[in-house]
Amino acid sequence: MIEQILTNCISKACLELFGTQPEDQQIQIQKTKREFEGDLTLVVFPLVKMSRKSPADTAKMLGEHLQNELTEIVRFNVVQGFLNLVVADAYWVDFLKTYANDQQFGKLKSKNQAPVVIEFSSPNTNKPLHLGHVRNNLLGHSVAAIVEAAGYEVKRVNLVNDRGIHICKSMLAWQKWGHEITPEKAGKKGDKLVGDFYVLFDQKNKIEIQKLMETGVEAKAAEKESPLMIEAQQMLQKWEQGDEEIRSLWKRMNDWVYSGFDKTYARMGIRFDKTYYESETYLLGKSLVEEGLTKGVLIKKEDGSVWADLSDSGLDEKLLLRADGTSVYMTQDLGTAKLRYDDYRAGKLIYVVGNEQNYHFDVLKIVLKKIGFDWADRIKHLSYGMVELPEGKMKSREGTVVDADELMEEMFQTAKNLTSELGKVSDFTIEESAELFEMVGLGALKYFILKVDPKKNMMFNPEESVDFTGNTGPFIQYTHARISSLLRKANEQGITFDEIVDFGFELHPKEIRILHQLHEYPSTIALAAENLSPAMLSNYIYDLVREYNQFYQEVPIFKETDRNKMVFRLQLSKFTAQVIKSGMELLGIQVPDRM
RNA sequence: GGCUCCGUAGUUCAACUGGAUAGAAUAUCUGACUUCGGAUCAGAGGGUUAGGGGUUCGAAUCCCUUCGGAGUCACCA
Repeated sequence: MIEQILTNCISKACLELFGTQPEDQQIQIQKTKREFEGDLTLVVFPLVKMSRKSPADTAKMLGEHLQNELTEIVRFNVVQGFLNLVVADAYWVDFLKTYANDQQFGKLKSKNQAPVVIEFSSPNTNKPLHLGHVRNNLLGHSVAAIVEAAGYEVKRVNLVNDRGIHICKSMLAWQKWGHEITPEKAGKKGDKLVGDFYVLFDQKNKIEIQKLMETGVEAKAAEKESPLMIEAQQMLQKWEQGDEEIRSLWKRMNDWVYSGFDKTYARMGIRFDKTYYESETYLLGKSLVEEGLTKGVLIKKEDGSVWADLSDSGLDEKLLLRADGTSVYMTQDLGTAKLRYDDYRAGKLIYVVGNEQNYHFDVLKIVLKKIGFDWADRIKHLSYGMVELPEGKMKSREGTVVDADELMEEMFQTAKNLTSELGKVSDFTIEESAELFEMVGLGALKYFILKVDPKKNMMFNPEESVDFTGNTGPFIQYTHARISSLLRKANEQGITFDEIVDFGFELHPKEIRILHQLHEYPSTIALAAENLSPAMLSNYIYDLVREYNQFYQEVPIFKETDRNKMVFRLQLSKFTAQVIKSGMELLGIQVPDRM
């Protein structure tokens, strides 16, 4: 591409003109700012040391050299230390000719490397998925697609936390007050039903704690000693011992939850290549800890608990096995990491997990290395920020949790209401309409969440999320629908635009801007993959769409009397639509042909 | 309290990882061919990038410091 051509040429020019060859990093090429003439800009400051001339003179010399050497560069101007280069129309036209009909445009060549394993979602089986999981799921799904587009083999895996005290709480509450109810009898999704019992446990338990405290027991002690809590712990022990009754109830209730999750995942449009269950991996973790003990890299204390001493890494000691021999979260994660690595021999292990677990992942890597696994370096924690609501943090106990299913349904309804109001698709069948509302509603939700840099905390304002104007998913979908409409019309009128025609005319500035933006699609995918950031891709698509809409507004297509120009513009539009669709697909968002 | 992260228009987000006069959207105000689809486009106002100091040709970005916020430091996950 043009950037590479320029870099090579500038490098040679420096050698010829100034006698030194610069590092590639010193050659900084960026998009020219809107207010100046040009397409690409070279920042010359890093080169003035070797040129021993003023920035302006350096820029001028390089500009003249480039203009003489490269047919792609037709003009240049110098503003302060910036060399603005005007790229020849022929280059852009050639670019369009080469790629406009390439369905794979943007996708990078296969790297032929070890697969990238990406874990996301990782739910607990005691309650339904909420807004926090939504960000996780959307991020994981999109990052996987982006990394795949960048040429890697990707494996999507889920890790279900299906064992532990929290599940026992739901089970116990169901046993006591459930009256043998099932999701079918209750007419409820399984994950919701189980979640209800989790809440019920908490309510009943609170009452008991209150009573204990009234008899003079300290709050902390009361929380541990409440009869319900003790009963739940006993249940957990029975579970670990393999008690048949408990295991079968556990399996039954977990299955309810899974069928609920499946529905949520399906509507969200996400899938996994493999699902790991902690109940199946925690024993492996234990054996890894044993291994560490024999190697002498872990320590056993007098009470029998096992610890990792991380003081040489500047951290504290970390518990790996309880005194009673049962495992903790870290133990299980050691096991799953090993299992996963062995399953795929992964070149990279990505974990999509909230930033509240940053410390956990630091420790995980260090402990794995201590035990002797060099591949611990391949672990990459995609640490994303929390989703906050206008009224503050989501708290399950205060009922401010935004439920994933309800949220999706609300978005569907909003799309339905708005679309009906506009009345543009009143000829759609019921099925077609439903499909469209789903596309638009979920598109709005997904884009709203993915456009924010994953690392940052984000604000989820329900009122703003249902706004479909501006920098939103529906805005992008609308542009796609509009282009589709244009192309339909061309077809109806029998205008063919797949043929390469004679481009012997000057390009409109708006056309160049669109072509320039399209030109950057492959490098944007590479950048987004490197940074594990769907936000970078989102912003790219948004910019593309804005450029197109400006073009659309200013430049006539069917009214154009020059047939060649008209055909060119149709082809440009088609190419734009294709990149919009391709990019949105990497975000997990579909685009309609009409809306 | 220790450690980590964050602080950008009223609000929600950008700024290609140190480059030009910090950009969008939203909200507010104004305008657009009786429309190739107005879920669009154009324009206006809105900023001491939390405050202060430093590093250099150049800082929202790097360093120090103060203030403010979040997370974490469990024999929870």
